Amino acid sequence: MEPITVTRFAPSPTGALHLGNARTALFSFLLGRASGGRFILRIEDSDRGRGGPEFIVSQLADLAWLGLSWDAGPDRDDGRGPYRQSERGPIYDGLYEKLEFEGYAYPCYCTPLELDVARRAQLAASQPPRYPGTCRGLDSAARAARAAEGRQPALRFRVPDAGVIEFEDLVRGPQSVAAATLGDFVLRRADGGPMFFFCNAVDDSLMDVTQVLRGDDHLSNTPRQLLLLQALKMPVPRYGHLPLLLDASGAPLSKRRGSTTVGELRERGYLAAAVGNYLLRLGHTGAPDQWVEPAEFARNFSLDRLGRAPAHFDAAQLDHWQREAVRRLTPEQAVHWLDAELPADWSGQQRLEFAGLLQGNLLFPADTADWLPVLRGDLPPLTAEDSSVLAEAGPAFFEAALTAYHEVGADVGALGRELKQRTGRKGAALFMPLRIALTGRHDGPELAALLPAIPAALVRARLTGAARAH
RNA sequence: GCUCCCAUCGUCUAGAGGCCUAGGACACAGCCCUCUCAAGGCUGGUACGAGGGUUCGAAUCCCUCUGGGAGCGCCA
Repeated sequence: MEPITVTRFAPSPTGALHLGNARTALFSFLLGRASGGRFILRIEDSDRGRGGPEFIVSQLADLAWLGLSWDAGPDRDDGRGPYRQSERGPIYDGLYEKLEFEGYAYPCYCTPLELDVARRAQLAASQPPRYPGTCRGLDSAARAARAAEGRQPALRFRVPDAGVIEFEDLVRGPQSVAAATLGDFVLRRADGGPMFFFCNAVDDSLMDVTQVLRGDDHLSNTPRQLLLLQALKMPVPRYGHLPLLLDASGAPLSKRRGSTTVGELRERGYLAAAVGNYLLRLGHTGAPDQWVEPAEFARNFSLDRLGRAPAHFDAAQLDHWQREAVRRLTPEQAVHWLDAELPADWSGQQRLEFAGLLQGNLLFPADTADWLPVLRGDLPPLTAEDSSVLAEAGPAFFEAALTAYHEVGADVGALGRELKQRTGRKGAALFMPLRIALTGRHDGPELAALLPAIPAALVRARLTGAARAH
């Protein structure tokens, strides 16, 4: 039987979830849970000095908002937890011991200063900055001597001097790296905390993760994790490295640079399904050019349709999917989306009517502010162009419109016929000045739908005003 | 500095030696439809980073260069 696919997303709580990470999370989710496997969430908070719990909360909320749900995570243990690395110390302790006992790891007493000096010297000599191996061959007497100085050792992995590490990357294909280029890396810090290479690899294995999708920046680190897991004789997941996401200027999206975060998009009113449709196509093909429902994402996702080159974030494309998403909102959903922007005193029915009327003309909830005055207040000043349209129509036109409105009311069809008869105007020459006088702008929903939504007193006042001013 | 990864329209990309005078989507421009906007339909411009090979034939394979990115941390 084919073993079940288990994927994971392992954010570190050092900032808000940005688009690049969201994409990695989405793809992992699609490959796992959405395809009948499992998807788990692990918080990589092994560095106590950085980040904070507020970021765990916000990242979880962002993930949930995007529609990604997880089978296990910090809020949902399935027996393989805990799912926060800061709580997994005891698990790591046994592994350190085993590694050291079997000779795969050794204590390193070098100080940060010593390491820094060595690194600079190597760089100056055009050598790659690697751990020089100072503590590699220390005997027990030498170790005791250093310990007696009060030095707290870190634990380093002993990388083989020779050999080649080979693996098949899920998106890049066969990879191979010479062990000699690696250098012994730290497993456990002097303060006892685990290092990324160690806890990340070990946890994936312990949590039965079968496929790891992560950023390109981990590609060169993968051999280390492979070596480590092999030394531990633990199951090794398959790794796939996604190209990084760049911003419009070509710089990598990152937390530090404050690049587009999921939270920001949500606050601006982007719909999760829009972000999903965009992300699904960013560096990935196979989805049709048309809108795809989130429930169909997994069906349209495939590892071998992943691109290898870094992709740029393009707001115009996101907005395209946003427009598609807004169009597909039911009136109830649209009201919910718009809620905070609508007048508090409006009834549910009024909200529904407003949403139904303007949904096609809004890209963000904030755009509501452009339309509220049309339905219930003073119109902003006209543009010169719009104003000249009113002038061209002339006072008589608006007087006729006023009379016609008295007679037929808000029925635009009847109003149009009446006006045509009275003024001889038709088509755009008839409706355009009417629209501008009534709404203060030249675009928007059909007048037939718009006119009944404007209170009669306002309609009369605007037509009167147009007749006077022009 | 060393190692690794990447390279097709402005952007996302199709393309796995002849189907490519390079296709689609977004964006842009024009036209049609329409009271307008949006949607829809049609049309248009814009790309294989450079140079060498291999081959009857290369966007596709190889090499060099260029450009971009990553890694080399007691960060993740």
